[in-house]
Formats: sequence, structure tokens, C-alpha cells
Amino acid sequence: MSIPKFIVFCINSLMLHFYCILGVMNLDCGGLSCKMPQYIKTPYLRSLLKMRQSSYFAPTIKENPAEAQVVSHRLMLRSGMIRQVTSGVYNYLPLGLKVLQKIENIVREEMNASGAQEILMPMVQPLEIWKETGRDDKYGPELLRLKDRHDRDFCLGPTHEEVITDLVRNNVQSYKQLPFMLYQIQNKFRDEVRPRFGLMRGREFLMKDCYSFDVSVEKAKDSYEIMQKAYCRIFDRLGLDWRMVDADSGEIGGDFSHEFHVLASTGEDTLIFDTEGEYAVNVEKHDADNCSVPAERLKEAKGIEVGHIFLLKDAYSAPMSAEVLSDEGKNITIQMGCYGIGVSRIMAAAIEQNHDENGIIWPEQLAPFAIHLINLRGKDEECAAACDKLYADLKAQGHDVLYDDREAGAGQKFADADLIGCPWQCTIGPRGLKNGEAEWKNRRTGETVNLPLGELPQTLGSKAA
RNA sequence: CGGGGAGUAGCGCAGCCUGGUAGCGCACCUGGUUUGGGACCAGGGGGUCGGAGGUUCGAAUCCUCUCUCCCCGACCA
Repeated sequence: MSIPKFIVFCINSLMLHFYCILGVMNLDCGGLSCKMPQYIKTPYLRSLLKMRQSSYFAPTIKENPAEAQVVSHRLMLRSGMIRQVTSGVYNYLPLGLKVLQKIENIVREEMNASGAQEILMPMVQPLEIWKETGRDDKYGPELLRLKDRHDRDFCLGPTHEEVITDLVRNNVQSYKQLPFMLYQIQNKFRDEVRPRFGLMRGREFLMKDCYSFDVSVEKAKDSYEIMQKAYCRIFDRLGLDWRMVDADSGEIGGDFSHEFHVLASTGEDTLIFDTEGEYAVNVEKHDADNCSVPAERLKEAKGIEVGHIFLLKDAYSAPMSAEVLSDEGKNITIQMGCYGIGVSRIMAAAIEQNHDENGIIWPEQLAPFAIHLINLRGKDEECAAACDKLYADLKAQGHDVLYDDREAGAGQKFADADLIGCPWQCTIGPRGLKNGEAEWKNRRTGETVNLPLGELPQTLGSKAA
């Protein structure tokens, strides 16, 4: 490449970036396209920059895939949220990823608000540290092992106690540096004997794992309680019906292990809880307990375990010698806690709890889009113009909108919209347009109301996307 | 890991028993008619029948081995 050509190339590249930014701003501010470079007016870019379903990668399936037995798996495949790559391993398509990120963000915000600091640890871990804690043998074949070109042993991380304990012991020397909490949101791999139920029991899955580090067991319990409260806020914010139950904390004793379950008839765990009091346990623990609550007050429900918090004490820090110097100048072992949330499993659990025969009914907080805008007559210019304008207005008000501009039959569009399950469907067709109206349908209640174009249902908040 | 089932077009399946040029529905492409709950007519594209070996004049079909996926069970900080 000659020098003048190179300079021209550089200038062009810069201009391209500049135009892209301009283009995005213009399009998303309601089509103020007068200053838009010519190329960005191409239908291709326009459709990419708007969430136009005609070019949005959400391949829906009318028929039930044979391999999917549980409803969340079936609906995620059918609505084009996920696709299987191999047993227990999935691609997340744009719709699925948006949901996953919404869950992730709620979890992240509450972790940060609790003082935990976000980090990112590797998926590949040296096997040596697993030998230090003895979990190399204990985990067995569920730990997927691999060798590098130098014949060194590695494994794919099913959890990160070893890695984080190693990190902390190498970088903390004094009690003055404690306490702190670290967390990450990262893919885990467990080579399950039998992966099943789609995202409910995959081999690779997205998990939030948090770890606390304290100078004493008493202090570690304080950290535990902070996390316990954070978890309650998280599950409230997710908009799900959930229960916290006592879990078997083994030799540690006390109340320092809790499971968080999303209630769903398809859940694998059976929970027992007091309808009037605090008592709530997993059925296995109930059978072992001396429960003083009268039987008639106990209620049984199925749950999906989506969170588990645990006081580890020195289970990992002792074998790995994670120590700090105390105020008396003595070595003391760090006391730890660990706190997990199955992010991708929550996505499945949310569907198990929120669906009907037509598809998913997303809680507002998790929905991939708040509004599904449906142009009933793709070829009709008036309909298209009305939809384009409404789309721009809704975006300008901060609403997240998926715009079905496809030239398909009305039945197919309604069916897809119900399947994908956005909380609101806004339909514009020639019939309503004669009166200057759009039809708004609440996915959960099924209620519909005709409103003048641009007017929103009162129960639809005007939150920023 | 034990038991069972299945691999044939993107999806759902038939064909296999009894070997003889690979089919159906949906989806997809082209043209036209349609259009408020998965439309219609006409035309069209797409398959090394999971893979390898064997038997045979000839294999999706019979035999052997192998891989993968699914279901039930055991397992799951």
C-alpha cells in the first residue's frame, strides 16, 4: 500500500466511524435523517439499527422440538432464545442473551450495592490447586480435565474456591486488609452425568459466584448476613415467586447455609414451609429435623434451586494456607463464605413459573423487550409510517421495543409475539388506523385496549431502557 | 455408570420387517391472489439416509463395529 493510499484509507476509516455514530443517534432519535450519510439510509443498516424483526436473528419454531421435554426448554427453543450446540451446552441468541443480561445486571447492581467487588477469573484452571484441597479426587469425573501441549494438567472450572483462595493468599498479608468480598459472573463447566431440561441442568452455565474473606468466624457471619439480605433483594427484583429455605450446613451447624428456590410445579426439589411462621426447609432436611411446627400448618411446594449461600469458614483457606497476620502478630487463617446464583438457570426457572399454552410471559424486569410493536400489514404504507413513527417515539421515551415489520400473516405475528412473551403487544393495522388507534394487549392478562396513536396504557411505566 | 429409545432436507416424521433411481407435512425461494389469530394458487430449490467396514449385480433397508442425541434411574458446593 503506497503512502497516499494509506492516508486516504485512514481518513475513510475515521469518517466511517464518525458516520456510524451520527447514524445511530439520528435513527434512534426518531428519524432526523437529514444529516445522515447516504449509505446509512440503506434498508440494511436501517433494519440493523432498529430492532426490526425482519432482520433480527430470532428464528421461531412452530412445532415442538422432539428433544425438549420441559416447558422452559421447549419455549426457549421455539422462541429463538437458545440453540443447543452439544449435550448440555447452548448458544444464546439475541433474545436469550438480552434476558440473561437483564438478570445479570440486577445481580450485579445488588452485589455492588452490598460492597462486593467484581472480578473475572479464568475458565481454565491448573489441576495443582485442586490437589491442594483434595477436591481433585472428590469432584471426580464431573471435573473436566485437559492437558496442554506441555502435558500439564488443567481442568475447566466448575467453581472457583481454589482459584480465589490462591489469589487472596498471594495478595493479602494483614488483618487490616480484611474484610472484603469478590464476585464474578462467569461461565462454569460441570461434566454432569446426565445433562437435561435445557438450561435447568446444563453442563456449561452462567453463574454468579461471590466469596467473602474475614478475620474470624464471627465476622464471616456478618458478611454472610449481608449476602443473605442481598439475595432477598435480588429475587424480589427479579419479579419471581421465591422462598429461602434452610439447607443442610453439614458439620458447621447453625443456620449458615440457605438455598433460594423459585417456586414452580416442575421444580426438582420439594420444599416444606410453615404458612404462619419462619420454618422453611428442603424436604430432605425436614425428614432429618425435629420439626416443632404442627403438621397442619406445613405446606409443601416444588422449587428450583437458583441460589445457595454457605459459610465455608476455613474449609479452603486452611488446606491452602490462606493466612493473614493478626493484630497480635500471629498467623490466622482467613474465614470464608461463598454465595452462588445460577444466572442461566434463573432464566429457565422464570419461564417455568411464567408461561401459558401460547408461550412465555416474561416478568417486566426480565423481558427481552418491554413492547412488541406489530405492524399487521407489512406492505401498507400508512401502517408502516404509523409504526415507524410510534417506534421512534417509544424509543425516545426510553422504551425497549421489538418491531415486527415482517410481511407475514397476522396469525403468525400474533403467535410469535405470544411465544416470545414481551409484556405488551402494540398492534397497528388498517382497521384501527382508520380511527387513529393502536391496540395494546397485556400479555399476562390478555386484556386489550384501543388507544389513540402515541397514547400508552396507564399500567405501562415510562422507564428508561 | 445401569436400563430404554432415536439418528433419513432447517423442523416434525414416513420408508427399513419383505434390498431395486429417497418421500410427506411445515419452513424456504419465485410469481400472483390474499391479509385482525399460524392463508391460497402455480412453479421451484434443498438429502454423502450419523460414520466406517462387510454381504450383494444392487443397501436408507441385512450384518459388524463406532459416534452422537434423547428418556428413566443413580448422582448433583
